[in-house]
Amino acid sequence: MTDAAPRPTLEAVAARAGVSRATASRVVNGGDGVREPLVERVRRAVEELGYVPNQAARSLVTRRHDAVAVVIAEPETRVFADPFFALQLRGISKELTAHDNQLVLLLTEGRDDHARVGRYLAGGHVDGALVFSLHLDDPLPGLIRRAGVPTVFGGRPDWSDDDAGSDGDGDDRLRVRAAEGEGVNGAGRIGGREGGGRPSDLGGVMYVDSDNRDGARTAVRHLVGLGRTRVAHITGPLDQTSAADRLDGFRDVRVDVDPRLIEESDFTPAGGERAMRELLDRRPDLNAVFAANDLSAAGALRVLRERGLRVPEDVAVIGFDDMLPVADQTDPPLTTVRQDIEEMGRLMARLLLSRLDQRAAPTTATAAADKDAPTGVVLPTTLVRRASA
Amino acid sequence: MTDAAPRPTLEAVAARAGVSRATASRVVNGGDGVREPLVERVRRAVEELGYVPNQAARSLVTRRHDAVAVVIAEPETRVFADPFFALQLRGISKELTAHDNQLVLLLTEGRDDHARVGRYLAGGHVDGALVFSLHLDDPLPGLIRRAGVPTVFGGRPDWSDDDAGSDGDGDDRLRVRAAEGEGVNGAGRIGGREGGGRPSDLGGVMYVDSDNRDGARTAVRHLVGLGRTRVAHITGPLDQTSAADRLDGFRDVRVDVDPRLIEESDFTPAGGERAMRELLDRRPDLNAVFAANDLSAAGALRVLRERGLRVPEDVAVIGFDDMLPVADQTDPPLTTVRQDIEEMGRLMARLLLSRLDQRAAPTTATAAADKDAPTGVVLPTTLVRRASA
DNA sequence: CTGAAAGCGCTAACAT
DNA sequence: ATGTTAGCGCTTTCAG
Repeated sequence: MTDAAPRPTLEAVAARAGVSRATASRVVNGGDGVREPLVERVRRAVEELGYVPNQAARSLVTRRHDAVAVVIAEPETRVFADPFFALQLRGISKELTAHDNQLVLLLTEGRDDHARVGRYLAGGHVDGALVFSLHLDDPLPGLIRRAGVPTVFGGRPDWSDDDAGSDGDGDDRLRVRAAEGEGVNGAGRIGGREGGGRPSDLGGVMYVDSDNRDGARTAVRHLVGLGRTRVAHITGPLDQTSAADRLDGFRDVRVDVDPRLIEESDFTPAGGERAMRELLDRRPDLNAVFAANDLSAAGALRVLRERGLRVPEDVAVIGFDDMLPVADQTDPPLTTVRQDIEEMGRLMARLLLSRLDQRAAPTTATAAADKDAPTGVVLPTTLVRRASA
Repeated sequence: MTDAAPRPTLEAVAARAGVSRATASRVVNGGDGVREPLVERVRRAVEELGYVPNQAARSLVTRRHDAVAVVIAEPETRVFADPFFALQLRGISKELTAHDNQLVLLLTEGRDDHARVGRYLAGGHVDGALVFSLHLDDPLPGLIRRAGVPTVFGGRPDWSDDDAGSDGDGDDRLRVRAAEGEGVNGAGRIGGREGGGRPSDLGGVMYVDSDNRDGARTAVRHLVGLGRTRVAHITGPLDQTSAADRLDGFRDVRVDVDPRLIEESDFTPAGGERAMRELLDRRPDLNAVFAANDLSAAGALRVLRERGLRVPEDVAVIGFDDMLPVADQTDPPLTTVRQDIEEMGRLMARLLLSRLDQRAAPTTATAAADKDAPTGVVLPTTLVRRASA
């Protein structure tokens, strides 16, 4: 059995170019401070030998990996029922690639995996992490913060007040409130206090989110603008911040709404059907529905048709997401609130990378900038008008 | 600014346990040939120090990374319009995780990225690769084979097809049933004839695919069994093997079909609409349609309704994929051919991993087994009956 | 069965 | 501006 072809080392390149390893290394890493003729010779040697740096050897000394983990918690299978994560991933990938970083994907499936992910992150195999955690009770965010890895969350994490007595173990809970009450398009405020915990944890918790609340307001205002006075709302699972925020937005516009016009659901088509029936039974006179996502809106549409109600004539319907194989396939096509999911992903990566850069070169200037760095970034949404409202 | 927390090294563990680094290393890597009392002491030291091995240092000497790349070529945006890859990824992730391997995700977006991916793969950063390449003219497969990295393809790559007589239950195409839990060994016969390969290329090209052809046959037979005599077919893009195979399956059952009953399309709903119109114009008397995927079937359904044709009374419709937010949401719900996508992913990973193991320990036994290793594994499909046929 | 020693390929001081 | 010299943390012969 022939041995695998031995890949050329820096040593070989240096020899061929007639320089020292150090010089060869300098050229490979940008070539600053090396005279042109030498640069040229080394470049050629690299070319001829087909040299590729050994990342393991490099990481061993630099302690950088040029790799970031993407952690997707998948408590329910629902996660993959829609292209949501695929799009985020794509945005993330583009940005990471542009900066020569690798994407290590970590999919978690329940409690057992959490330990594994925590270990991996704490193991220093990656420079940072991008984390998607959907539910309130998810232990992942906590675990990850304890791992002391620079992290950006996708979607506003909600670790509001589940843990008192924060003194002691450096367990500093950061409280992040986005646009509570009045804060218009709350580009999340920060409550960053750094406990005496991990010295490696420089800044506050960072996240990127869509402006769910404002999107919801826009949708409901549109309905109201259509002259609809009895607007119902099918919510998502309220232990997810996105669903909670959309409900808040709904309430912002319909301040004293009849509670019977609000029904909690679960972001699924079946859940949407159930909720729609409930709503119809309680308030047969409703003339508009704002569903917290497109999937439940699709379910609602079916029930409406089944009951002989015309959309939008009798009942106007608006969804959320602009999930594409769905929103444009319903009958009638769904008016909905679009969020730029790919851009969210891209932004998450950008945020993390810039943070990593700061860490690499902590000048006084960037150190100051760090303190003022945005902790939450909230992207705008837009209303996409189709036929349902 | 405090320095980053220094993570404990093997040295530290050894010191604390009162042994040499070598012994500590042995314990960390399974502890074979180390006496129980020492094992215990080292284990405790690891625990107390919270030691985690430095993967970079390890890779530097072992030349293993315990990481595999997943390459997804995304020539058109279509790829992410459905949960197909998400499901595969999930299967892959599960299997990889179970074997302590990391998943490095490489998304490509056009020509420029190919070079990058080729370089990365050739750079020896990962132990192997799982590759999804959709189109005939994709240069990726070639690139990758040249990189000399053990690879398993998702979906039959076109160039493994050295077109022998491709009729019937082709003897060139091997059908394999992968029994759940039986591992790779249970799965498969070989279709391998590899031309003189690279020295580093040990075996044949490996891939995992659904039995598209048989699935198509099943679908069409079902239609025929319903008494439909004028069955049309909306194909996918015929430069993808999956679409070509489904067309072959269709033809297997409708041998002398009127060519006007076949219309090439592109796997999209809009394409499905267009194709359906065309078909209806040419053969207004058709009474069944087999669409090459659920998305185009959904488009077809809309056109049928628009023309006042009842489904399934006037025209029976069958799709392919059982893509879930789609197939069960159409009106009427779609009868379709399901492929177990997650299992495909899992199988791909299993295949690659077992190959990597062989390479790591090339005894005469495994070397012999290598020659007989399955080259293509084809998973069965099942018909899911809903209301449309 | 255990320890000592020799690197894996690379970068980063430190010299020159 | 370039070369010299130490390691980074780990596995792995090779002695004992």
